[in-house]
Amino acid sequence: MADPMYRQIADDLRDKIESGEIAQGDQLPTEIELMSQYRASRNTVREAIKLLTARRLVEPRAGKGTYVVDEITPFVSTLTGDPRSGGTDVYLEAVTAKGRVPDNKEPRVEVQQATTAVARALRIKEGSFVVSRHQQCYIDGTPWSLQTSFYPKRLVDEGAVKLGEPGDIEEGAVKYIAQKLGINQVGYRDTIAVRAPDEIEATFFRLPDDGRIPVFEIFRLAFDETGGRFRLTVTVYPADRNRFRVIVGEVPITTLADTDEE
Amino acid sequence: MADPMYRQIADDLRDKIESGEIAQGDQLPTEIELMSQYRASRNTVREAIKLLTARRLVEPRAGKGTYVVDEITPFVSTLTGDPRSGGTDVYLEAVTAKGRVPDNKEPRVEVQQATTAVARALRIKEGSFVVSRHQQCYIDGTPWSLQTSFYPKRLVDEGAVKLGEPGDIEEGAVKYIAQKLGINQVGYRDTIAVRAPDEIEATFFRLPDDGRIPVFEIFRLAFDETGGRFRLTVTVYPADRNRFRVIVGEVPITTLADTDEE
DNA sequence: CCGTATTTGTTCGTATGTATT
DNA sequence: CAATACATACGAACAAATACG
Repeated sequence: MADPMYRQIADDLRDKIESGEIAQGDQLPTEIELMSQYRASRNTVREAIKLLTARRLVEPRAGKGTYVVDEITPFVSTLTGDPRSGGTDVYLEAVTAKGRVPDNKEPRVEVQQATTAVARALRIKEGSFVVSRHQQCYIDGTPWSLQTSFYPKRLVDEGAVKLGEPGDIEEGAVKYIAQKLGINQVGYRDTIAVRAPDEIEATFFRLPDDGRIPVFEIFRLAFDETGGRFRLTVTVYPADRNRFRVIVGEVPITTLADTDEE
Repeated sequence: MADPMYRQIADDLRDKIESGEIAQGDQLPTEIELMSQYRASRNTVREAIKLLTARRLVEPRAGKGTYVVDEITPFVSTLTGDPRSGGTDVYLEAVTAKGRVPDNKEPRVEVQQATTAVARALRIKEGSFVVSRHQQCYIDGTPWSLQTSFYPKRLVDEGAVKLGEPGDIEEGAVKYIAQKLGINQVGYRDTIAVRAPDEIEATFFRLPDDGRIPVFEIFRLAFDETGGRFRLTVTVYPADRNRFRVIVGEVPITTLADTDEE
């Protein structure tokens, strides 16, 4: 059995895009034009375009036309860094190195009851209190990541009061905790997942809210010398403009313009 | 301005799913039933279901009904390992540790001309020859990853003949190269990206071919003592059933049933 | 700023095909 | 084979966004 017509149309258009016959940024023929080109109804043509849209090959703009999407040069962040420093530092390094301008909003700080997941990660009882520090990060003015760090409230009670207060912690949260409480970060563990964005994320990153562009969700769990878990940071990045890098062993320093790989 | 009707219907159904009113694995009301429930036409109801399908909340099955998808317990692989051993070894460790049964097909070996991307990664001239070793990996009988390693053909010419021949390399390719050529791996660098699967990948992983389930693409570039690049491994995993882990510094060994995080 | 033409977005009705039970 | 449910396809109308004179 032959493929349905809308699929054949989509395949044909995909070929034309991938062969360069229709270049990046170009406008596709209008729906009316495609109707006569393929002798199909408008709805059928639109089904084909929906397939291409889902694959992120084209992007329809109401009132203007449907355009072939430009390839995005992704931003690369390195996950392996100094086991003793916090996540945000790593992010700043990586960003400034490329000559881009990072901009972090003031964190929103709340005391919450730990959800099942947060409690399990931090090895505390579900429903016990945690401090949540939520932050929006921009690069060159465009929204780049949403980050939420969870600390057991115990840390605040024991002297790290700044954790529970709004405002940046100049010296960095990890160093601050080390100074106040003598809790030293000796390592961390990241877990990388991909999922559809929720409504808030879609709005912030200006992603389509149909979930066709996924987000990276990176859980960073920090450990102290005793193996205790004193921080969980969850960071969300749009998957279309981000890549992550892991370096193990002796690897030469990456030079600029090192846009490797396929 | 109100949302369009199909979006309202989708939101309402999403609420019912996320609140548990319609449980995982349950069948949604049929399109006919939804038509009367929401006083909408069949096409409008179907638009709503398409949105939920794109978000991977439901899955329509022709002739049966539309079902709420079951949550998948993801498989977690660790990217940080011994800087001196090859990628496949890491994969095997991680898999067998969980009591699952890995199964690697015999590699398909070809000599190809390096594409722009492969050439740039391996620091060789575009169009020069590389050996490509492509392998399909299964876990418990289900397709799990597609892996392709690229080696400069030079390595074969200089004595590592097994690289260019079909069949597994018992001792592992990294150790084999070290023995034959004295090229020792001292580190590697992974780059993690996410994209829509191509047709071959969609077929192998049994993913829908509309690209709504993305794949992880992990580039592992291996370095020797002189900083030379002697291998590029590209591995593709379906993003709906995989997570990756990065460990930095001193982190306690993860116990079983350690399904952390949100 | 207004009006008009163009283009995509939403919604309906209808008919027929295909998969499952 | 028949009933049910989703898949494909067509035609039509109006709405909303955009561009342009």
